[in-house]
Amino acid sequence: MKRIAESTVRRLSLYLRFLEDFEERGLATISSDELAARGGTTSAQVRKDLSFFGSFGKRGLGYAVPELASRLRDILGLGREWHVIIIGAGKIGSALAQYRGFTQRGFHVVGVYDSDPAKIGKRIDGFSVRDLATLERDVAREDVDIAVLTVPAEAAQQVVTRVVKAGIGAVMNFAPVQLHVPEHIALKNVNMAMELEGLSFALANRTGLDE
Amino acid sequence: MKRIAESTVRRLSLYLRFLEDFEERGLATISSDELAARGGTTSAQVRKDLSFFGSFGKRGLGYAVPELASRLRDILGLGREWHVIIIGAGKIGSALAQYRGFTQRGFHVVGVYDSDPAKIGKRIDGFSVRDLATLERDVAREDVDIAVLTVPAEAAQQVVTRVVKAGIGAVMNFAPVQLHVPEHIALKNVNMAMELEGLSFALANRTGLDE
DNA sequence: ACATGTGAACTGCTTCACAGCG
DNA sequence: CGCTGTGAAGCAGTTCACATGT
Repeated sequence: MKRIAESTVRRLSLYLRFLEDFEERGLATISSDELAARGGTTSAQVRKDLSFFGSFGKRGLGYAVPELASRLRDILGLGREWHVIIIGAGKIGSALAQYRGFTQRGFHVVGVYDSDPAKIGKRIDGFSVRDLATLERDVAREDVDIAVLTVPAEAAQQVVTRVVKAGIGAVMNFAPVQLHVPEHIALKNVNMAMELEGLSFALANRTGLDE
Repeated sequence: MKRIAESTVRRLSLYLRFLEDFEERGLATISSDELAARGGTTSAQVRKDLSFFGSFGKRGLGYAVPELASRLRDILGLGREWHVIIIGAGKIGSALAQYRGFTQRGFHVVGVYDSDPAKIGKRIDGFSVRDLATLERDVAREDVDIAVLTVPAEAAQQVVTRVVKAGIGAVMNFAPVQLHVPEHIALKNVNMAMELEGLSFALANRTGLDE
């Protein structure tokens, strides 16, 4: 398959969200124009994004809402349930473990880990916090797809190395450090400080940077 | 001033983090090559990024660490303290209000808001949760720079409209919706679900998308 | 007539390669 | 000589514009 730009994938996520909204409201078809307006992009962009994966529309008409939604779910790999572990049972980790939007979209948290003895064994939203030392053993038999890292910056690289070695192929990193992982591992960074500094830059330079 | 790419600003944030690390360890100079290796980019990229703002290096030598760090702080607008309000005192909002990294980098939380009577008046890490109804009045006299939105998706657009009208120029949106704001407002979206779907896509298509 | 699907043109970010200077 | 600073080249993502299908 051709390489798909990250920006394209983000937009597909967005389109899917709109389509699900339309689906609920019982709308049958939607045009690239309407999707674009809602997502703050252009109709050409919408059509181009979809065209990488096939021809889902009807000329002169638009797209069948439920069908396109279904195709997007397939493309995004949302047809199945993904198993997620959260490493780091601090404030953010705990908030994420309880986050509804996770489960709603097929991301099932199967474990929460920490290395702090004071936290191990504690209950968080139904999960008993596990000892990070058991990571490798657990992963070997539990089939984990995604690891969410909410550990301190100092520990993050070491933890991600273990995670990768354990065979997990996707990582979402909340620690404010740049992680180095092998080419074939999918890595996403969520870096609060960096986002804030982006806003700070915009304010200091009076530049809009609307997304 | 010339328009600066968002990707450039992100990297500047990153460079600054490395420089502060080097600063602590007492290193005097650093080359674009070393910065690049650490940040997963190229030396040419580093030099190009910096060149938009001036010539900070010494040929044959590299960059003076404390000086470059200081210049970057200026560029990123980190020389001053920014006043932040958090709107939405749910799980994420509360976690953010208590987040150390905020204050550490000059982002000072001056208020937490909610519209739920059950939450108003409650204490979160030293803040008494305020009634969202008082937003406009408070902002008028408190000089708020940045609003962080951790409200439900349905409320987000309405809230951001009020925030903008109240005169706040920068918004960080955690709600999983696309917000529409005037051109001159700086807006950043942090969308967990979308990030996860990016990972899901990568897993489903066995594509790396390392950042 | 209307809206999709897509090569072609365009824009802008990244990489190259080298002149310039310590 | 080493490393910066930067025009020029290369490349990737976006936008244009129109042929195509209903």
